[in-house]
Amino acid sequence: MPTRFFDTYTREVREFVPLNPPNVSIYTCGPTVYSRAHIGNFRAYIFEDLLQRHLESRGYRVHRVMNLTDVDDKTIRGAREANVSLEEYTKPFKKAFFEDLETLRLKRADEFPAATESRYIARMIEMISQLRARDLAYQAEDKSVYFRIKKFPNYGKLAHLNLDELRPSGRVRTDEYEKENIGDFALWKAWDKEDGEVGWDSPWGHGRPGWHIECSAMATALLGDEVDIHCGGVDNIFPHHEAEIAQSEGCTGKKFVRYWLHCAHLLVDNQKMSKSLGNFYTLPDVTGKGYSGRELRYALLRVHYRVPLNFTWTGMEEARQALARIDEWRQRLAEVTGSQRQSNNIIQPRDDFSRALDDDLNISAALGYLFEVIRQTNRALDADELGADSARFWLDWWEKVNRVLAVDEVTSVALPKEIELLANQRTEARLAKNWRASDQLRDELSARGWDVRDTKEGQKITRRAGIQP
RNA sequence: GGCGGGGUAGCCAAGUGGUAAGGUCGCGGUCUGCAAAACCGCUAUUCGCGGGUUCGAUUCCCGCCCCCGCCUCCA
Repeated sequence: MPTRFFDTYTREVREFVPLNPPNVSIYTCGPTVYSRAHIGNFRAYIFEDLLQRHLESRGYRVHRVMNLTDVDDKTIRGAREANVSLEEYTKPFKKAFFEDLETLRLKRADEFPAATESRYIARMIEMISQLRARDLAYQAEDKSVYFRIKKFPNYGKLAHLNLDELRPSGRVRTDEYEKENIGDFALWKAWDKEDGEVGWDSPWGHGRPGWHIECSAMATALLGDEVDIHCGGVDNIFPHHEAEIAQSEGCTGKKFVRYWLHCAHLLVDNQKMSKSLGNFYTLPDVTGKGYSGRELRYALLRVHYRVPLNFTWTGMEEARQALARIDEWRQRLAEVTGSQRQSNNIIQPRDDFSRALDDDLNISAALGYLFEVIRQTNRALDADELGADSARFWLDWWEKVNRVLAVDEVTSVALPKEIELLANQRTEARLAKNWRASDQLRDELSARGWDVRDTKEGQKITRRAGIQP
């Protein structure tokens, strides 16, 4: 079965055929660095990470770009209020963003272009000039330059909006009287005293780029006129991605994006998680409650990207338990690889994991197969029917699966001195069949955050998830 | 109002025109000195509601209800 994705533009699941296989270009809208990204933002990035990893597992060579929006109304306002330069203001948020990426095990994009980099400002100016030359843009009385949507017949096609029927939502800025059409969007915003030091010279005067043009400029500059996949949250469909199409195709005359993939929102109490509603959590909010990055990663990863996902602490707990199950299974397999045990119960592997992901990233079905494998192999392990060769096979299989999921627990923590002491005491108590002392020591270890399990090979001690060292 | 997404067990969630994957929780069992982990069994006669098509519908068609999002800041 070929890889297939749901394309927002055509509203159908389509076979994925990149322009230049095996190369795949992906452009993903990144964060606006005016505050710390919330976990709803990261749901989108985790989805994009899964997309990239799956494509790579299928042999594609992915070139991915994620932009950083470091100049817009909010960053300018933030800098002004903090009384620092724009650059100083956005720097810590950029840093935090990269830290969060690492915590969530997100593969870094190949490039993270920032809107304020001079080469991209130059590219934006170049594109706006082209659009003006083609009459697709005009400078209004307020000196700002706007895109003339009436001249671009496909405008509205991605969102399936009939522009004549747009209902004013109250968010339309009523002070933009100068525009020819209410739907025309800014390509270049004329300098305003609120902008302070922020601004660049352009053929239309001092000012700054509009939000949409930066993505068109960076995408085409780094990936060419045609991009295989463009991703983002559903809230970016309109107007942002619609505008990107208009700008890019207005300049190049070529189909800008072959596949549009959009991620549904992360909800809190069944409402969209957003900064403006104030109902959001950042990654530190989650890790502060004792959850690890991989637990959050799993919690956000396990639901199909086009389905709204309600974030709950119960969900985090479910993720933790599921991961513990995987960890335990992996550990058991690893132990058997060193044994002389023979296999007499061959479990036939199937390609169901990757095939599920081929089907528009059907992660639930993929995980369903993973847990089926876990149950079957555990059963064989219980029956002493799974040998070293088979264990190695399934560990290899898991490695491939984990290259896509990236949820493996890698660190094994050394026992602290006092824990080791208690553990040794317990071993002795058990040899003496002093169950009372043994149980007391187990309780003691548990109270300190260490779980004890007795096995044929002796007691095993692991740090309980969620306990900070 | 327009355009989308969703409604499947306590919770999360796949899925197919042929009789409901998986995770989590709970209960019972095997194992264990007791636990834990693992495994086994149980937990949706039923897939928002009402019609229709069909031998058969959760799946297709029609109508309706509810939730969420977008409609020019937004992942």
